[in-house]
Amino acid sequence: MKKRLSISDIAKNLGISVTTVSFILNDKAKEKRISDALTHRVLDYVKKVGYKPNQLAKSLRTGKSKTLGLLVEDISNTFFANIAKQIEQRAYDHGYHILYCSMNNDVNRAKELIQLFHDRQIDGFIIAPTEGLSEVIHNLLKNNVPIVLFDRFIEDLDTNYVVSENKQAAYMGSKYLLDDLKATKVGMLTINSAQTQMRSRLDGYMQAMDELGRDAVIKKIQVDQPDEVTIDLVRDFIVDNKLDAVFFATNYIAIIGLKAIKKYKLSIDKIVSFDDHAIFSLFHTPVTSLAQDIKSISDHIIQILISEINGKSKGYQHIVIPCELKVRN
Amino acid sequence: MKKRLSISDIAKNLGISVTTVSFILNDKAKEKRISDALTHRVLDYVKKVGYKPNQLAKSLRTGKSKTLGLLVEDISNTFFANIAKQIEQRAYDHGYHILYCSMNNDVNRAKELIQLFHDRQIDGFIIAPTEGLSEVIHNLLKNNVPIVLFDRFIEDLDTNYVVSENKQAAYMGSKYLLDDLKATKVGMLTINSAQTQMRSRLDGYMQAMDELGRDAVIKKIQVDQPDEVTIDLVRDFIVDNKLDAVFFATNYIAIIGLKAIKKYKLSIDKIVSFDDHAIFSLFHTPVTSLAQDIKSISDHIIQILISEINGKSKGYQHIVIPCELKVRN
DNA sequence: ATGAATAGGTAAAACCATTTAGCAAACTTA
DNA sequence: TAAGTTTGCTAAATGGTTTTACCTATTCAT
Repeated sequence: MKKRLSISDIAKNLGISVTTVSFILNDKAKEKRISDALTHRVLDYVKKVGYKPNQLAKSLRTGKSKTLGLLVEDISNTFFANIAKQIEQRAYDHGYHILYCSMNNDVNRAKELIQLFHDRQIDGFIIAPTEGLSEVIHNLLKNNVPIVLFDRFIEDLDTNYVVSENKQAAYMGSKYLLDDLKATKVGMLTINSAQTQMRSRLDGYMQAMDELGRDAVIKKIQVDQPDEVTIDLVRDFIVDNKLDAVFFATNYIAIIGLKAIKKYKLSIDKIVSFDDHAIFSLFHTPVTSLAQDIKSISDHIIQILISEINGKSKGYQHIVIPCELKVRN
Repeated sequence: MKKRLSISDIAKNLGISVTTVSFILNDKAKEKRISDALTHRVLDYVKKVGYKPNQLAKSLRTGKSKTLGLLVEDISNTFFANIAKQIEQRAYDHGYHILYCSMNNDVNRAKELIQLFHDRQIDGFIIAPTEGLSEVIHNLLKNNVPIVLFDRFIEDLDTNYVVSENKQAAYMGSKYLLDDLKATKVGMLTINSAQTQMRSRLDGYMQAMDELGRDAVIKKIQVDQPDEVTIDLVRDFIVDNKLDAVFFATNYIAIIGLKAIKKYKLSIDKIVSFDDHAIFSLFHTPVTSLAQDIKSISDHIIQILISEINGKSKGYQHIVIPCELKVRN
């Protein structure tokens, strides 16, 4: 129940000034010509009594909160959860904490949260941007707030981003179905979204189909409808088009797709999905995946953000990370 | 690039004192006898210029950061990720933010993080405690820091916790295998951990076996070994003991177990697992699960924590939430 | 008419750190 | 020895709030 020590308690107890203690604790003893003897005396005492500076006061004075905001659509999605884990780890190594939140496809909530985070003097933002966030992100940029977008970017917004090599990966996955598995009719299942990563994946699929002169067969599903409805739509899509192969554009869709395949005992056995998932090696017909390099993505995000916070950035960076085709049989 | 407005800017621009503005903004206008006219003038102006109080300064002054710390073993685990999502949502509804981190089975890191969070004036902790954290949590309690443990608790630590009805659920799952599926030999696969939830699940299984006079067959696997090793151990366990049913104590183990079943084409088809997972309905022999009530767990956690922060708690609460048996065929 | 009560506000301290500007003593240099 | 430099340290301002204590002018009761 004893009150926390403040820097002035330390100073008082040692009979010196607060300034001196502050200098010493911030590694400015040499620079500010504090004697070695006093430096050690302070350091020893601080360690002995276990004094820790009040981060709030520090942040208030310096304007740096040593906290980053992570905004994703849904933290319970395995991709985002894994990103979150890596990011948190790396941020911590740099002395930063992560405030996170799920936007849950709610633009207003997202805007409010960004404002809220900004009010909290967050040092930088890591955002998987949803449609409709363009304006509020633009505002942040105008205020010189460090930002890194990931997973997708926003076309008319000039800023840092780290994304996967979506088009190339989708092309690779499609070619795998066509060339290696000799698929005759490959359907693409994606979501009804204009986000860049989705468009790129579509582009990669299209390119592969075009090269071989195959017809593209595409279904865009809506994320807000009940799974049961989507499951039936997927069955119709596969059956009506006589598909012998499918390409799922995200693991979220893939899981629904697999449910349809299982429920209606569809005999399709050439399957590729974006994003890896534990299910893919356990399903009765294994699913080949295009795994995003989560470690590398997280590394780049943090590195870019920290260097921008420290004013060491050299213009906006656009990082594109290759995916790995994980072939399963 | 314009500097943020502060409360004193507002006061100056309106020709009144900072105190008055503060009172009005904190809903104390009536109590402090500020005239309605002035109150509205201030409120209108504040809205017009979009002034937002600096949360750091506020926190520094009040000692409340409106931030909660969430400490889990691994945020990329679906159970924890789902809890995190719910918690974050509910915390937000009460005006709180979540600082989270994964402890990754590293006691020292965990201790350091708790200290770090405490230094940041976190208002309360939500912890899925690992072994070895007893002491540091005890210290927090001594300092009157509000804490809610979840998923498991620590025996010798008197504090709030919210856990699932593990023993009863495990009993129910075991009975389902024995009575409904007529299993003759049911093995229990769990992890090498003394955590309370694991012990309770074991107890529930044991009770069911005891009641029918069956022999308990238990294997504890180590979480730190490579999956391949564990997979082979699981096969040996199932084959050597001629099991026709298994009970997986967590979804983490279940996934490894399913990999073993698939890899070695084991013909076991009576399977129950704690925790639900998308895989369970998609595996070739569906897995019945004991789903934890994540919404209810999160609700209770936040409600207890907030009421303790507000000094409205009536002694430590021990909440035990029932699980749902999700039968699959 | 007088003292008390109330209405409507404000000045200044406090929260806890960082940082700028500067002071006194000791030491150099010419 | 006078002037300049270095050493070693500190007072006070600053960041943006909340909160305590108090002040003045008006209203009310007697």
